[in-house]
Amino acid sequence: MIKEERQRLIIEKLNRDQKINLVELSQLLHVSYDSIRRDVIELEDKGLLKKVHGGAVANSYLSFKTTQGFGIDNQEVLHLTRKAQKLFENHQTILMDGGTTNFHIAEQFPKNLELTVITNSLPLAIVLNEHPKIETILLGGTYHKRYQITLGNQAMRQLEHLRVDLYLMGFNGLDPNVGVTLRNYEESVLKQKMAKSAKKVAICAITEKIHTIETYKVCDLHEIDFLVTSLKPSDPSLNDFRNKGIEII
Amino acid sequence: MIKEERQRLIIEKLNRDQKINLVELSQLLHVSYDSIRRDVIELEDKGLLKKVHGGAVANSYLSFKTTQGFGIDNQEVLHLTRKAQKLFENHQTILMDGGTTNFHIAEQFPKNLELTVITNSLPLAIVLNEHPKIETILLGGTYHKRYQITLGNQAMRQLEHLRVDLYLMGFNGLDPNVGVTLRNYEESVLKQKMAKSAKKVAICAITEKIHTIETYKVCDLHEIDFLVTSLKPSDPSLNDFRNKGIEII
DNA sequence: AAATATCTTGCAAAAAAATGCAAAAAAAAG
DNA sequence: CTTTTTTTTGCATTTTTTTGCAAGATATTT
Repeated sequence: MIKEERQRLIIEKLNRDQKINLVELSQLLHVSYDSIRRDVIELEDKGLLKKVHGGAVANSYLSFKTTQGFGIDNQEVLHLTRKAQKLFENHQTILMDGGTTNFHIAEQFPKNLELTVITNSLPLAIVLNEHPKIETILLGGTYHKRYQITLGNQAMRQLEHLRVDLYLMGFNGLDPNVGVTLRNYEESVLKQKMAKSAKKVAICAITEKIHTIETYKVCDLHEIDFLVTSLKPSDPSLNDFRNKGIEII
Repeated sequence: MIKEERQRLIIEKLNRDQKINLVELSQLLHVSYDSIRRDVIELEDKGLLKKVHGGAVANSYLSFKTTQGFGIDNQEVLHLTRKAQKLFENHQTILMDGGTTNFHIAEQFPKNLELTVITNSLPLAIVLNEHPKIETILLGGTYHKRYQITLGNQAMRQLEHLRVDLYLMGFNGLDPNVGVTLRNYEESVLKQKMAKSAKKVAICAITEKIHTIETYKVCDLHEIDFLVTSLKPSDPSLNDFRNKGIEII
């Protein structure tokens, strides 16, 4: 059996079962554990799945449900994205950028929610295919293959003509003193512009990202209006944010 | 058994099984392993399959995620999209809109081709992920969920800033008297603008579309520079097109 | 904290690929 | 019809890729 065939079978099983176990697979396909392990690493490099301890789960872009049942912190993401739904009301115009959190939020939109969503993320646009009442507008620009988003001047220029009700900002780091930070420079510039195009700005933070600082600063905390977190709004570690006028959700 | 017959059988088996094994094939066809291996190399050069260690797989074997519903089922389309490759040279900027034909052409780009591709089609952008030397620029605008393209004023405006070497135009109908026609009005308007942004315009027509007329007119024949067809350039049914100065490929 | 399961790393054997070469077959030329 | 040229084929050798194993490291569970 050739490697590619094996890898295809792995992906197929993954799509069926939502998760796979390496030991089980090696028995099923009659090859060593190591071969399967190496296949899974290759498939992860291609972005077709996500490797976890003991097995692999579907890449988050494909399906949300797939990540359940494995003990990573997806429970928190699920909780967070459910909570985030409170931000939206019918007939609003929402700006959403790339990132897995925004992807999951969009995926969980109620089917009867009527929104206009403006985004620079291709996976986001594609997942909104499933939501007939949502109108999607895509920002044009240079396409970033890994992040699957558009960037650059053309996206910036297009933003100048827009004024949205809410911007749901993806980010890497959040710190009470430094503000919102990011790992990628080009993206950070675009996000600054996005924030200025919006009446309100919301961020959705898993606990891991709070009190983390990354290289490029996007904005100060006073530009943020809502913070969605899985912590209780009264949690003392959120004092710094509440004091700056951010509404905790 | 002559080489051509063998290669035909290889392709047939590949279409059946999606994958082939070289050793197995050499036994099946009663020729040496080396002959099969050389056949497969030739077929890969022609872009008809992808060679992998131990065998070969169909071109879209593991990228099926992006090619869903786009599989080439038609020998003529395959022939046509291969022929269309002649249109491209390194370092050109190409404008390509949506549609399956353009998708297949992009899919078959040689991996070492250096292009800038501007498109309003999301599947096209995604398939170009696999081509590291191609820079992709996406046109923004209202996202059409069924066609998976962007449309509207924002796309139009973005085009005003662009001037490309070649526009590869998708279409529904082509007629010597009426010109190029389309089924969708909004798209037809955008295509008109696209044609004006390009130095040259090419269309790629399966025989079925020739002498067909649809509802909305895109442009006259004199705006078209190249016509890619599976017919021989000398075919008399193409006289009308050649007479209008269109180069038949 | 111990026990169990999984992961990583380096290595050697096996499988397959690439390369160069010469014989055979086919095509072209005389 | 024969000779020359070209193409195709199979084989032997070298190189690369893949594979499975074992030992030590890391993570997870009890």
